[in-house]
Amino acid sequence: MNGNIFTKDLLAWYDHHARALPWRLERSPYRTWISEVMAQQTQIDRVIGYFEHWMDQFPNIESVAKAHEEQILKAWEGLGYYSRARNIQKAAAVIIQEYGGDFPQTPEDIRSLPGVGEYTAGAIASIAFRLPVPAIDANVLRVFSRLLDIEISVSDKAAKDEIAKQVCQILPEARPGTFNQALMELGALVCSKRPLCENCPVSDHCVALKNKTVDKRPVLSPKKKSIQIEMATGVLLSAGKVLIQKRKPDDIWPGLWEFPGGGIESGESPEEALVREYMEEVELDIIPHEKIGVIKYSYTRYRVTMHCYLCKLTDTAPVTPVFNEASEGAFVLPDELDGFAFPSGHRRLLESMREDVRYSSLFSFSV
DNA sequence: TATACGTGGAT
DNA sequence: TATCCAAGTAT
Repeated sequence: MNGNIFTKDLLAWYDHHARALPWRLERSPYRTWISEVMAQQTQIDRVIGYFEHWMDQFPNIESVAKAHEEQILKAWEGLGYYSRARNIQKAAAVIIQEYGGDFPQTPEDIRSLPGVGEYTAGAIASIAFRLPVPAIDANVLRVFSRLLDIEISVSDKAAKDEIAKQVCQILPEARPGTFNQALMELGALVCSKRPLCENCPVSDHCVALKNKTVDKRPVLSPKKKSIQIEMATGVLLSAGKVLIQKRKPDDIWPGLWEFPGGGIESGESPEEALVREYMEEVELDIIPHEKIGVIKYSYTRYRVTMHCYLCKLTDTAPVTPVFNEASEGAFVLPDELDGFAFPSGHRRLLESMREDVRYSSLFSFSV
């Protein structure tokens, strides 16, 4: 591959087609860092709103370090992979304590920050500090799997090593950050899952195009089967308030809030499961009073069907919950629920209640 | 090296 | 409706 021509064509294309993303309009190491972590394992269009809100709320590293974890998680609510948000806060503390508040400037120091791996370190170093290091993400792997017509899985280390070697060989000293972004942008806009080869500025260099194997690249590893689970969740309404609890560390969604409930065991009805779960989790005797609806959502490899009920306490029941499966919990006013960070399924349950004429009067600002 | 960790748009 | 999979990291 002639790296000079490749780079010239790629950068000319990028200069013309790059999206005007908010973190590109005003650059700083801090903004680059946050945008890169937010963009991990998701699509750029979903990040933009979160990024702008984050910068309004946390305009600098110090404001992140000083924030409560609740605020951090609330700002991240819906983005998923919440350890990223907690790691940002851990890293902010490291930057304040170890680097006097100045973002570290070598690839090794950047890489040592919590939540910053090989890709993100390369992205920050090249984009924010103009250091000539690669930033190889899923886009770049896809682009090079086609450019080089790589026949083995791109998750194979040998494939990654070969791609890294090629990227390093053509990485320009002058504009490494722009070059890395251009490769990713090409992967996102042109060399995507269904590629638009007629629009590709570097198609002359593409071996897969020549070999007519573009739609066979990249070769991906076989994926694991998803697991279907049925759950029952209850919104317990008592004296105008609803019960929520905060998930424990070392489980899925640590630190996020939820309505109590759990998995439906074989032979159980959703209502029976809910009564059992409420007794186990919060030691309250409840009655599933009315079915709110069914919400389907997924997380990691699980596909959840969540049966949702409005619940009441039985007459004789004690009214003080004991939180056996949560770090804390509380009865709160429905209007206060927006201040808590929920996993998406529970957030959608809340929104479905707000839009339901049976429950909208519980909220001051109903749709 | 394999697995856990979320989510929603595209197909 | 079901499956894929996207600007990855930690363990």
